Amino acid sequence: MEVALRSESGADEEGGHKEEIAIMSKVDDELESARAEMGEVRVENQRLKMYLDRITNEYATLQMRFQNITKNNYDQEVLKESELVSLSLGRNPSYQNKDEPITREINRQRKNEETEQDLLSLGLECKFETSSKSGGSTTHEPLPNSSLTNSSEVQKREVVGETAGAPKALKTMRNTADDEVSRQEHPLKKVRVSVRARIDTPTMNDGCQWRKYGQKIAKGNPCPRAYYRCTIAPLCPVRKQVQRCVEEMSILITTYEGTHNHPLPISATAMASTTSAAASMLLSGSSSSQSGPLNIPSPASTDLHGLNLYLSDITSKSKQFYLPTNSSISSLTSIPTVTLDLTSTPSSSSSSYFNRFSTSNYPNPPRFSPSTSTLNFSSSESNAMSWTNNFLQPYKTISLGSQQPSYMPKNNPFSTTPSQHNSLPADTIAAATKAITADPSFQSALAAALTSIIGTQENQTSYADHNLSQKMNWGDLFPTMSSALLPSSPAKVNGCSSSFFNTKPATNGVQPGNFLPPSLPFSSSNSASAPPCDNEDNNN
DNA sequence: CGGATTTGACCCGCGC
DNA sequence: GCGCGGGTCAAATCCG
Repeated sequence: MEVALRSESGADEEGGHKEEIAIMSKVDDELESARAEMGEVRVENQRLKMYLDRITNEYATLQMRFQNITKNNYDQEVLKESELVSLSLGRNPSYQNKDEPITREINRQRKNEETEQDLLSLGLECKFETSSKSGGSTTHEPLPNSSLTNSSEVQKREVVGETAGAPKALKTMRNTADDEVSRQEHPLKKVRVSVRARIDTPTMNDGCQWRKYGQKIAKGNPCPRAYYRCTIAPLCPVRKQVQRCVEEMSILITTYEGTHNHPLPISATAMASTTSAAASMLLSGSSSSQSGPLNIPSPASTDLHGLNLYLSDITSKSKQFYLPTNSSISSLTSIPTVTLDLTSTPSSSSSSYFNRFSTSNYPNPPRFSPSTSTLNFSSSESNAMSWTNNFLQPYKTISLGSQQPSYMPKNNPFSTTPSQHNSLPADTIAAATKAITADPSFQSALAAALTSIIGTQENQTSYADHNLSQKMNWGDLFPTMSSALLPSSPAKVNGCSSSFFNTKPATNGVQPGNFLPPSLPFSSSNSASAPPCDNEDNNN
């Protein structure tokens, strides 16, 4: 007070200085605290970096392990040149030229290339042996990158053949397309995979982008059958048919046909891998049917811990009774069809893994057709829905979290119905896939069952044992693998998938497990020198 | 307005 | 050869 009265003017200046000093010191304090804060943040940042490095290293390690394993499968697949049919996932089919000598190193390099290119092609790739193995062009796959800039109609026509410069086909020539070519030249190598699932929505959300191009009332079923074409890539020959089951309207039957020749959205790989696995099973048996009867008992049934597996002789000309309408695809009865039954059924699946060749265990005996194969993913105690509960969540993390926006359908028909994303269809597929990929019991059981069904008398035990041992490895790997592979590296997923899906059924051997990375342990690791199914060869 | 769907017509294979 | 049935096309229509 007094000081202030002494000199007003001086007091002002002095006070100003004091204020300034106070402010300065305050700023200093703030600066100091800010620095301290920055220091903490830096430390935190360092710590996070360390975490990141550690995670990256772990990821790299896991990736290496995974690639080592898949490489083995890939190598063996490449060496099996006598195969007629292969299935590919996550791999550009054009890589399947088998003429060039392939060393492990090359394979590794290729694998890396594929990974880098983020290729994810998946499908039921059919290879035919009509010509010599040379040429490697026995696939009818159009080159993925060809003519992508043409008009859609032209592209449709040019799908017709491998002749890239093929003129526009006339309307009458439309069936010279991939379908017809393969149908006429390789009638037995075209495979359809039919999926039965309880779905409320019009279509099944399988992650792919489809365009409806037709609808028909098929005989015997008042429900119209819708025809869809894959539109992710203009040249993709994959088609699917969707039809309600006449016996039970809640069941939707989706039949897939053809091979995707383009990258797939991750979310679509679940369905594709499932169907591929199923088709591979069929093909693994059908490849021997060209010149003789299948080893597969007709019909054969296996109950795998709820996985009811039906295999049958596709050479049968009888109508297909499995599908709700006896003739739903009767015009093409020569096309082998494998059915994945994801519906819950009053399955009699017992605790036994192998009710082998038992016809009494058919959930739907009257519907079974000798010309079809059925994979029943229903369970006695838990139907597909409960599978969903068990397996979908991790799957969703996988498929959706790593989804590539660029691949996602802009007008996904499945997305038009809000409930579909949460509905069970995709879940069901995912559940089926996941179940296969996750459950060691399935893996070992399926491996053993398939081995036995196909008639592998020789090496059967060792094969199963081997798979079992691999299962253990996968079981160890998978939990971390799945997370490591996911969101940050879809390419890795693709790359990893490739070797699995490219693993052809060895010498007609049964290796469907290879199609479901990274979980199915049924690898092709069975040495080429000891094919699991010699009987098949004998039939050929 | 562009893309997707609808729907009648057409083509083709198969059985008789 | 004819009819049937599945599959596809493509113009018309719908829809966001």
